[in-house]
Amino acid sequence: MADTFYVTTPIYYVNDKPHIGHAYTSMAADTLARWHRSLGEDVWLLTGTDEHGLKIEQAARASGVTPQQHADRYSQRFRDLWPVLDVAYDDFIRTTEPRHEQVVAAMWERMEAAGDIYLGQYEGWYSVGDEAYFTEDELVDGKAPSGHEVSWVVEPSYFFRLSKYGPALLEHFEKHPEFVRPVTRLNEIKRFVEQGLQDISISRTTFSWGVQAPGTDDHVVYVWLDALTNYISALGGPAGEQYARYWPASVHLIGKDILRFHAVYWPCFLMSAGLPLPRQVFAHGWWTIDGQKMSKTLGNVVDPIDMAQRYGADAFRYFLLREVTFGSDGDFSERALRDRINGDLANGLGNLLNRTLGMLKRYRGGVVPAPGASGAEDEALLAAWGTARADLLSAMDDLAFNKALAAIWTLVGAGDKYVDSTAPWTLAKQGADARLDTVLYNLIETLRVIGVWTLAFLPNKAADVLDRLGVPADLRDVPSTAEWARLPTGGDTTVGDPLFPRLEAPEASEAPAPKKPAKQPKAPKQKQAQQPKPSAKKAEAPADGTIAYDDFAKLQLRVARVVTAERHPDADRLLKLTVDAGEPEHRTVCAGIAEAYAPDDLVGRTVVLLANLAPRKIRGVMSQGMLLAAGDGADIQLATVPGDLPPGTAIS
RNA sequence: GGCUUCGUAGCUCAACUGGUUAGAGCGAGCGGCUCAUAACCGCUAGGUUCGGGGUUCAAGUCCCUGCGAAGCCA
Repeated sequence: MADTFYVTTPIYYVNDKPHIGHAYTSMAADTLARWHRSLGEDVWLLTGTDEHGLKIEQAARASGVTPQQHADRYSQRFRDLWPVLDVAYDDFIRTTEPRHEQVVAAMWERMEAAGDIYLGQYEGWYSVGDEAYFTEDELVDGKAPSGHEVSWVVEPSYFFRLSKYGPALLEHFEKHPEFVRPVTRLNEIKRFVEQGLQDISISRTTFSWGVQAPGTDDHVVYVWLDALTNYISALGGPAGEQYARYWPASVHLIGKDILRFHAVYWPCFLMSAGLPLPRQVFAHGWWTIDGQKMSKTLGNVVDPIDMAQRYGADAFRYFLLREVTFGSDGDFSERALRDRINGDLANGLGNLLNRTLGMLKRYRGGVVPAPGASGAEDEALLAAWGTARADLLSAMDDLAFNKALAAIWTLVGAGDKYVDSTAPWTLAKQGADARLDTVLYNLIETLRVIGVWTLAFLPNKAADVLDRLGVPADLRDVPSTAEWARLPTGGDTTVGDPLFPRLEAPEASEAPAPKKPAKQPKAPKQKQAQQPKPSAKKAEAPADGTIAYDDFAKLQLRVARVVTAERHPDADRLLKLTVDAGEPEHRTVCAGIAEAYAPDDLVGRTVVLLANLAPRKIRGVMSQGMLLAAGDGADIQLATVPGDLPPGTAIS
């Protein structure tokens, strides 16, 4: 029987709007699930929504619907999100489902049977206006933070003997130091438990939207006891078949804000109920946005659907898992995202695929050739494969997604180096057919291995890679990459469009991304006027690609006259021109027209210059603008204007 | 206030239980190549490892202290 792997996300609170944090946890969980599935394990991925509690009751009342209607509506938002992000869960649990409520009641009864539940009194500062309790230090000038009056209220409540389980929990930490990850979180929790645990209230009578506590008629089960139980209720509870198969969970993935509930309350509840504890609770960090805390008031909340639509779910996921250590906090910015996409995905993986398939098509008609004898370059490539594989496997065991991806990308780098050192184009010219076959085969196999390894991270793009390579279904799992040269020869491949097109910086002004807003000495009277806010992206192009006139008006097109022209010293396809655009100084412009125009033919011509393009160094030559032209390669035609307009004339 | 982490090249981060010239990616500079998505490959960048003190044959890596940052304390 295959090993089982049961991974959970938290159940998300239905009042929340899905944001980057939810997406992060779930994408990580999905990646882990795909990885273990690829290893051949029997995997179960659970997610869901948390739908009980006073706040839900209040929110529903405020919008004039029943709590259930409210929960239905908002639960659906999460259910709709996951397919967009390729989160393929096996079950979606809702705390308002009967299958869940039954198990909550069963948990209560087990804990009660263990003698761990007793009736007591819950007391604290209660605000009628907020319908909530506050602790002494939460009070502001003796009032609730909202400003409402508070009074000392006592209500009957059932308590759980949490205090009884402190020693057992500490012992569990000793025996299973991997129970809480990362270690710094384990330390925090240990200290907390060592201080001594107090019994906790597990029922309320001040609201009714929840699971009724067994044996009572006006007590509702405390929301955390209710919510945490989802991890077993979704399996059918202690008597369920799925429970027998998957419990205890391999890992609960959570955000660090809910660590205590998962690392203290939940294991104690389980101990009381006589049930095994999950193997691990892994708390990941938070994302800041452009260096700032995410908050509604700042308006910098990152919408995962927006990111998936604009950059692709694969790239978004890649970034989140590659950028920071899982467990630490990280900073999200679109600039960093673009850098990752361009550097790792486009220039790295995408380009390696593109150049390999291009050569295979050109030299071998796209058919996978049979490899021959190995040389030194091949040994280096295979060594890189072996190292990457070992690093990858251990990183995934530790949930070190960033290390795992770094390991995979060392193989991408090794592939590029292999191309460089074997120079297939030279082999082709020399007619070294056997060697060329070997090189091309090894490249294809390298990409197959990379494709398989990245399936868990880039579900769509990696499948695309494997499809283009013509990899059969049985060579798409991780074990199939433990041995080199598994891919059969003779298969057809498809080149296709670039896997990840390069992204250009959307606005030149944003490109250098000044760290501190005010560093250039500016004229004081300008008062730092309109700092271009990255979030002010209202002028996004609509889906059909039409743009507003204002967008067009940003382009400064001018008539220009070619003054000098010469071949670019370092690029076969480029010409280096100087043009007169009606300005005091002539401008230098690089243009990719060397295959269509001889330098001498251009001097004196009238052309169209995009004058306000950000200057850019191209192969060592600073280009201050761009000439408009139609076509490409040898069939390119420069755009021009008839008549005798003077240089500098604006075109609009 | 107590406890726990952390402060390493311009940026983001590595360096297992203390041990050869402190590493990688990005950025920058120089060179190479032309199969490729202005891509790719190579070389270079010489950073008082936050400051100070100590232990040791040897410290980024342990101890003390100052400064700074983050997290936990129901």
